[in-house]
Amino acid sequence: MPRAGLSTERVVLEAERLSDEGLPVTLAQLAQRLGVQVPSLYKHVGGLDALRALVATRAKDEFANALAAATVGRSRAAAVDAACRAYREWAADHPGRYQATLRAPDPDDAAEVAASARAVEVITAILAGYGLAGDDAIDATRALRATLHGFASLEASGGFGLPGTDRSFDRLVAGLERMIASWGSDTI
Amino acid sequence: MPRAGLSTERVVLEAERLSDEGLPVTLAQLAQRLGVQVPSLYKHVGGLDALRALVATRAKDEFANALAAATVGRSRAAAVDAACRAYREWAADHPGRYQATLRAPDPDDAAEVAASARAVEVITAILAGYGLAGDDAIDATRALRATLHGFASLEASGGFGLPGTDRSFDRLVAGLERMIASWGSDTI
DNA sequence: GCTAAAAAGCTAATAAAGTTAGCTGGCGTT
DNA sequence: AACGCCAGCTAACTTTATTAGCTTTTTAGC
Repeated sequence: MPRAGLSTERVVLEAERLSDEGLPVTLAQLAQRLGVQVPSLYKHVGGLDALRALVATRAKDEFANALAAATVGRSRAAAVDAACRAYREWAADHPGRYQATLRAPDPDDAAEVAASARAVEVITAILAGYGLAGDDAIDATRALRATLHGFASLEASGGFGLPGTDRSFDRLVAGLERMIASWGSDTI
Repeated sequence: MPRAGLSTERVVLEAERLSDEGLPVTLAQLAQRLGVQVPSLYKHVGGLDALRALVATRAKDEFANALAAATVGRSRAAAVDAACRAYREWAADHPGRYQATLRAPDPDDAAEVAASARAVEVITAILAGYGLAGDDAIDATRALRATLHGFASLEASGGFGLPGTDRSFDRLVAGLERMIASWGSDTI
């Protein structure tokens, strides 16, 4: 009989697809989708936990890339604005992977730790133009992260019943940008 | 042989304890802790899903109570401040139940739907003093929920590596309060 | 106080998921 | 063409949820 031609890549990809479709990521589902028996997956992936770690690492990387790409060539308000929009959009478009993004990295997994760090660094970099230092920089990063994560997360879980979320988001981002600007050393 | 003397209450209580300890809530764990065989739990709880629904409903109720209690007799900035502190504290003290709070209610479960609605209403009520109406009220509620959830959630998952989260929280809340006040009809 | 119904807890059995062990046969390399 | 590796398989085991049906305690009613 012919061979399925799997690879770690292919397995992880299908897991990502599954999670973004909102379906539970089980080895059984995965094997069925890949036209293979369950134990065969262990030839490409260490197990369910290892698979989750791979998905998380890749998600963190892609997410950081998306944020970085959205902000190249912009600074201050324009950068914050673009990053916020990119954040919300990526989270909405890839709900499963966004969820994976939130997972605290396994300290023994260097790749995942690095990917986690990078995502935070991108946000820190966006705030560089405000001349924030020390505690101010930390507080601003946390404010930005908390706000974006909170909004994206509530939106994803259907927590906002009514429509008009775009408008609410725009106002929140604008307000946040002003708040952070007021913390900067070079306040106008 | 003597009887264990369980009740729905007792089972749910142990499930809450388990989840707040960060352990996975399984019927097996639960039965072991209660000194009973697994199938016996079905005499008190419909199953794992039903148990989760019970935990969620009670968590939403208790959470709403905590927020309401923290804000009685206060208004505007004092109310927002107290509510934010209560929110963060409750989420930190009851991580498992806070997680349960986020679950979208089963539309067929009237009690859970009611509990969900109440939690949001408490937040809406806190903003009443600002004279917000229509879209402004909706936007402010969303801003408050998103910010608080985002902060509590990132804090719970250890997302903030460094210390000093209290200070970051205080500043964020203060900034948010000013933001919302600026949306009100009776801006100073 | 006795009896009968109700309810609590049990054992046994089934289904789904993850995991491990060990086999086999396809495919690339020499 | 032969060899060896490795992808994928079957078989078997573990854990968890769930259902069925039995037993025994408790409780309600007389």
